[in-house]
Amino acid sequence: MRIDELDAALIRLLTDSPQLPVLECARRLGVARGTVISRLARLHEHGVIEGIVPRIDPRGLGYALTAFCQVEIDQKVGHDKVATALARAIPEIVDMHTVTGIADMQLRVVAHDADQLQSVLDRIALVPGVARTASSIALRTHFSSRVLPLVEHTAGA
Amino acid sequence: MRIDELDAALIRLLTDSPQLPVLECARRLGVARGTVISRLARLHEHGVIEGIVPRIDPRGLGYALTAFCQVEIDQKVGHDKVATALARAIPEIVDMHTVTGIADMQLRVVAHDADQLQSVLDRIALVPGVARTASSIALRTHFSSRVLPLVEHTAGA
DNA sequence: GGTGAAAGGTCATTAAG
DNA sequence: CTTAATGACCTTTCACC
Repeated sequence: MRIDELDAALIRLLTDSPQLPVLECARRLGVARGTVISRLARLHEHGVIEGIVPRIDPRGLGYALTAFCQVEIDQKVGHDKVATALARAIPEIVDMHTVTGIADMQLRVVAHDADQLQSVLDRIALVPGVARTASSIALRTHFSSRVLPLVEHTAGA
Repeated sequence: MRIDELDAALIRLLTDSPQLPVLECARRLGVARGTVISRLARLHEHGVIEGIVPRIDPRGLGYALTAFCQVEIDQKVGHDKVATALARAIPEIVDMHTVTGIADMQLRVVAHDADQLQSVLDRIALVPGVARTASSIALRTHFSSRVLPLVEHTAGA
């Protein structure tokens, strides 16, 4: 989908103040209410804006540690079966991707501390079909799910 | 922070229907409005709920490809400098972490197609201080930012 | 631009641990 | 005695006409 500067400005505005009323958006952007409504409808329709959702921070629950885990999978078992089993068994997995390369899956996991992280990794290794894991701890998260620069870059093109 | 089943149910409810009025939340949970308000205030205060934000899907903008990129950094330049430069120069980077292990940084990038992904990786490699990169393409994203199981697991404990 | 309606925040009261 | 939930009131603001 093609977006312009107005769309980008609207997304930026909603990112800053998510529950801003339509009227206020229109006022700040200097356009009519109907314009904002139709733009929002288009953005929703094309899946650019999935929805307005509450952002939950695992750190608020005490999960201070983030780690990435590359998982090698026993070829005979199959990705989907392992993926389903992992998703069920390990609530600490927050991201799960099937990837190309040496590893078969890439996970992002959280834990309260180093001890509990070890326990999480142990549980992952115990899931049937998991052949091997390699992990690295996130020392610092510079940003996550950063899309604004992308939106503005796309609008500028 | 310690949360109970009511907190977990509230988070689940808001995740399903993010813009549900407090009154409706209270009705469905079988508690008073004031209770919901005070619980929400506590969750906000402790950083469990960061805020209600619009969820933007890069795929809606045509970014169909996701890739992970491990970056090795020239030790003499320093992480922060490289991180800042990368963040500025490459809008296609959506996640950026400093990690332990062989690589120094772990990135998640998006692109329209394989060609453009190559261009993104090239631009990353050209950033001063970036010594080497290794990347893998996400063939499938099973889920991302999945926190509900974590919340319920925490509440149950 | 006016009107109806509903949301959110605050408060005192009351029950429970 | 402390903590938390309850139900009602009030003010403000949005969506609709």
